[in-house]
Amino acid sequence: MPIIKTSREQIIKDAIYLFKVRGYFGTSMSDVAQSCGLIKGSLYHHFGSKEALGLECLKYIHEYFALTVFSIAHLPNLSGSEKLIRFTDEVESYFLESEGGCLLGNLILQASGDMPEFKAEIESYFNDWEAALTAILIASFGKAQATQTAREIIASTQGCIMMMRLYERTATFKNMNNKVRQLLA
Amino acid sequence: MPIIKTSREQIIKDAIYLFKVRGYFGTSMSDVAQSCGLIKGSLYHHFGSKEALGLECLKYIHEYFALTVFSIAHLPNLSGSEKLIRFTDEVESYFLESEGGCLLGNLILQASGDMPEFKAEIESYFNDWEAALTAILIASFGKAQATQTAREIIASTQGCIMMMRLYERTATFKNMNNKVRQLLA
Amino acid sequence: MPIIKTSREQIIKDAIYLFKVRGYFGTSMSDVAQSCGLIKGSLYHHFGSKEALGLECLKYIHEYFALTVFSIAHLPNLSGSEKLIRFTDEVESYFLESEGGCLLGNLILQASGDMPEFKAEIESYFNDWEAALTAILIASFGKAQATQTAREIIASTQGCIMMMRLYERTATFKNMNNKVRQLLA
Amino acid sequence: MPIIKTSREQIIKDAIYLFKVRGYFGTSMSDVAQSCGLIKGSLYHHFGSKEALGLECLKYIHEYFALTVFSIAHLPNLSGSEKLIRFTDEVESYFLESEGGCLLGNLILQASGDMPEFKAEIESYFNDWEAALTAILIASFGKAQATQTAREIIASTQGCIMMMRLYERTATFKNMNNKVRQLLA
DNA sequence: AATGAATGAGAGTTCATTCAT
DNA sequence: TATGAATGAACTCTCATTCAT
Repeated sequence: MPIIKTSREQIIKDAIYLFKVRGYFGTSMSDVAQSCGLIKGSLYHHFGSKEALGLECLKYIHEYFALTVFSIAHLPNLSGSEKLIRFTDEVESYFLESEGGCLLGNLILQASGDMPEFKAEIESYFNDWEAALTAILIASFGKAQATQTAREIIASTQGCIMMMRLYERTATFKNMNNKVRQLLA
Repeated sequence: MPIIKTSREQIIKDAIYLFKVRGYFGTSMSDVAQSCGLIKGSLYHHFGSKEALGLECLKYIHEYFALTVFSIAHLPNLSGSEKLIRFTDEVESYFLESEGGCLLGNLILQASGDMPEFKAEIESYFNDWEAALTAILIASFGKAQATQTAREIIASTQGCIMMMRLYERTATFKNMNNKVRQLLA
Repeated sequence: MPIIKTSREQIIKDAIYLFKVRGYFGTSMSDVAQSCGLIKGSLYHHFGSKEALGLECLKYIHEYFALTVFSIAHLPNLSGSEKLIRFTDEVESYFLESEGGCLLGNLILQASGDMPEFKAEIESYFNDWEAALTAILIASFGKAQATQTAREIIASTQGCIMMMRLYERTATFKNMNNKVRQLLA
Repeated sequence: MPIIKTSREQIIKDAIYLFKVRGYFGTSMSDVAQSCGLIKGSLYHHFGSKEALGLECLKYIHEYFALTVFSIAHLPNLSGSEKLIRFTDEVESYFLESEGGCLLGNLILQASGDMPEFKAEIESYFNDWEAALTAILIASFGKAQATQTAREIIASTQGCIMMMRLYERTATFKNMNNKVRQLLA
């Protein structure tokens, strides 16, 4: 990663914000450019296309979650319950603070139909999320049940995030997370 | 150039399909027109704008759910458990067969930001859904707990529907529904 | 002119109003239809096209002026000065009350370029206006001077009407008319 | 597909010509684009909307008149009569050469109703015209009479320009200008 | 006559993208 | 790299007009 990484990264961050809040199709390359003080054409020096930029955004978030959330599953010296609580804390605080919800979740509904690269990246993200949760739960539940529970947690999380965009309430999300935290208690 | 009368309802059904599968912004008025054998401009004889058409689609689905699903909450001669099972059966079979998931859920993420009429209709739909579930659950759980559980069920349902668009699997959705069915057993 | 003349005439009157106030191109056949309680397609039973309707409007106004204004030039038992005063009175009161100014004048600027039938009708109207004024003035001024003065009066009248659409003031128009009234005094 | 730089000013000049000759509503953005060798969408790089382009055209003409015509009122070392003659010469030669008449006058009738920005610019232009003429006349006529005469001159000028679009004759306009020239003789 | 559904062309506008400078 | 002019296709929407009922 070269020195201008800041610039690239800033574009990605700005684009993530816009894609989350206004939607992928509701955000033009002009909007992204304006938001980071460039003009439209200049974006194309950094990203070959809108789709490429979108993909970078997905990867950026994926990487962030891999480093700060999913990695908790493999932290040494922590009990399963401790891992599950920390994991859930991270997820909760991220999405309570994240304006616009979960970009990868959003894009399932907006773009995964026609854009196979997006779909693959999104699948990969959710696969990693599922694998991390499964790894935490497997000791207590066994492989099959752990996997099933992981998937339920992820689905409920995404559903809650979605509903938080409609209503202002956060209670359902927090309750759901509390139930998750107690799964290994 | 024959003149074929196209019914309002057929246009709405075609539009619903496209809005669900390709997204609201991914579907042009041309697409809708083509899908019902009209040309672009002719749609405007029936609906004043794309937004008006979209709103009619939301209302159409809302009404369908009100009649066939939410009304179960007030069916006479049924126990709470029976109502909950029938309710869940209806929800499950609808979304297992519905290509493209839940249009109202999808539109939370695509359009509710800038389009207040959409948001209001979507809120109204989810309020009705919540009220119906709460009515079924209230005798056993009390008002507060029934409401909270209803919201959890709805969020989980939406999350599962979302994940079904990414993966082909239906198991998580079915499991989740089974748990719901047993809530009053 | 058949019995349904009222209906035809009402359409023409409504269309005149709209063409004057909103302009010919700013008025759609829909607007005209709505304004007279018909639906768009029904207008075409009365007038074959928008251009035909426009032309009828021009002719209607032309006829009205011929009957009530230009005819003053040939009234018996009136002196030239009396004719000029009555003529000017009629012109003044018509345009002070006529919302939207002079349709025929307006259409010089809006449509005479591409629409030769309009142009011909407009020319005919102004020719008649000029002939009437010339007839009144000729005894005192001679043919050449009368014609020239008539043209000046018409041009000034149209200019004043135009400026009355921009400003609310009527004084310039009234002053100009007063000067005309005194030409034969 | 070569990329030719088109200057803003050239677009404005081309648009002015078309707006004058075919009318504002009779001229499409496509027409303007074609006339300056661009394609439709490219115009929007220079002007945000047709209305914005129209407004720039009005301002361009206003500025031209301010510099070359209205400024004559404040030229040093000229008598009032000399100023009035030069002023009238400029007006006359401009409108004798200007195909399509006076864009600002035309737009009073075409667009000032719904487009307040146009109306404001047009008013400002005619206010400046009136102020310039008044400044020339005030020494001989006094404020009130000078203003009134200025308004009469402007109205007559606009009326003559209008009638020149209908008939080919220029005599009425020239006669009228000669009378103006002699006002201070 | 009146209706209202349909047409097809064209309007203004937006947008992802390209490319000479 | 950054810029900004240009592209061309797509989009929403309007309109004069036609025609079966």
